[in-house]
Amino acid sequence: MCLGNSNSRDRELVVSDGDGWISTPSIDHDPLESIGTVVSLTRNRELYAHGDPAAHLYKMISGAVRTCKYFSDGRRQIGAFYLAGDVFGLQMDIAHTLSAEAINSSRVLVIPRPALMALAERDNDVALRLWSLTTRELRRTHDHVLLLMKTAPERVASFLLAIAERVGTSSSVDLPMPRRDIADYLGLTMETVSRTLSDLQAAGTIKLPRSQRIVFSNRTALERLKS
Amino acid sequence: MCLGNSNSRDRELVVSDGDGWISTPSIDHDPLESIGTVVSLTRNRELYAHGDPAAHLYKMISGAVRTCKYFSDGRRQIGAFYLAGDVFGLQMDIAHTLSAEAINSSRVLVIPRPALMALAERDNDVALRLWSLTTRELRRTHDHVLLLMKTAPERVASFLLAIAERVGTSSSVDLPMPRRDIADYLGLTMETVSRTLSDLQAAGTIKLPRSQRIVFSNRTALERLKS
DNA sequence: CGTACCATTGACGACGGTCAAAAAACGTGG
DNA sequence: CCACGTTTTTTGACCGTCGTCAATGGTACG
Repeated sequence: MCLGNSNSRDRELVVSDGDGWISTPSIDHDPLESIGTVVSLTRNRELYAHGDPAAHLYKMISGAVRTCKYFSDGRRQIGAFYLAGDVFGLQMDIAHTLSAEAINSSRVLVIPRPALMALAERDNDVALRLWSLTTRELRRTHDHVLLLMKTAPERVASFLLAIAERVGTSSSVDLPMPRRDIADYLGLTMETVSRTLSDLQAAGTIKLPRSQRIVFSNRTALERLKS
Repeated sequence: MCLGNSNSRDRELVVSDGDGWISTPSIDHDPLESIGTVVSLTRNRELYAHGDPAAHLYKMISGAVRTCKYFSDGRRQIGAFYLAGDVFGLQMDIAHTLSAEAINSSRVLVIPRPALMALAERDNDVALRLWSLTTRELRRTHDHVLLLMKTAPERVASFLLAIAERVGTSSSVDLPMPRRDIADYLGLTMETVSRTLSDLQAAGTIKLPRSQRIVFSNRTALERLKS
């Protein structure tokens, strides 16, 4: 199901949303944002499940969402993390191949696919923009593939730097997701991720004041580890 | 560089090509094919290198191409295999993130990006089709990510079935690529791939009359292995 | 303050990598 | 068509990385 039990308080017209997430309301105002609805999600709330009809496109306003696939034996693979500003649900499949869940309290702009497609057929810029968004997604997924062939320390180092580039600074980052999510994204176990972070701390490469907070005390060493 | 030392004999206008590769020259004739040039590639010939400007889109006519990335320590990751009919080079990046090489003698339709973009801006159907092609690529790359978190036997089994779906029959397949390429695609070593295939043969799941030919003697067991 | 949940650490084992050699397959020229 | 050299594939022995299982420690929240 999709957004089934979200009550009316969770939904509001995007135009009535006033906390400044609209990127550039001026000249090149994003047409995607004129046909969507804002939805609030609580931690671990499922946005859509594997197999659901792909009826919407999503744009993150705040918080974090993971897409993932559960295997019969309980293993889970995380396909991607989406943070403020990211657009997802771009696959034109009939049904979603992964499910999407909120990692923590999040707000998402939900854009109905039919309205979007109608817009794309009228407005060539929209069609090209959808293509552009999809190629960005493709590039990230390619990077994910490259990540998965590396060693554990390389994966962790690459991940920290990549996440820092999106939500952190050059000297630190607050990880929006727990260890388990990082592990399932990197194709490792929670224990290996934890051990690797401890090793990096012991080597003086990072500091871990809190488990979610990473301080880069030797960024060069991290970059080198990336391989 | 890109197709640098291919001589004029290697290039010919697509309209002059007469061996019937044009998919449907009738009602919905693919507009992509009206602005391209056919190029012949020999084994291991590089089509474009990592970092080259992404100036073209490519459509496989015959043969097989791999996209890959070389790491400083000699490791190599293969991003995808492209076989007859496949379109690649869809990333809208300034530069290619992977290189592309012919696995064996191949013929490729080369479509200049500027002409393509001009067409996409005029013809909305073309823009939407490019999007559709990109989402297909995205789906395959997602599947690749899922593949890379499995165990070695699972990866090999999944690979065999996936390739058979594209170029083989339900009972056999002739692998267009050597073991080394399969290994670098699956994130394993050549030895592990070879050993796994030998194990599958010993278990009666497959037969290997020649190293490139796989006969599925127990397809059910293979499907089950896929996990 | 107690109770979950999450993260860390330890001990151990298995899967897959590495190094090395043998065997097959392939291509080339006599 | 066969002999030869090269490349690819297979097989073997051994080792390291990472997964598994289990216990402990930390943190958030009621």
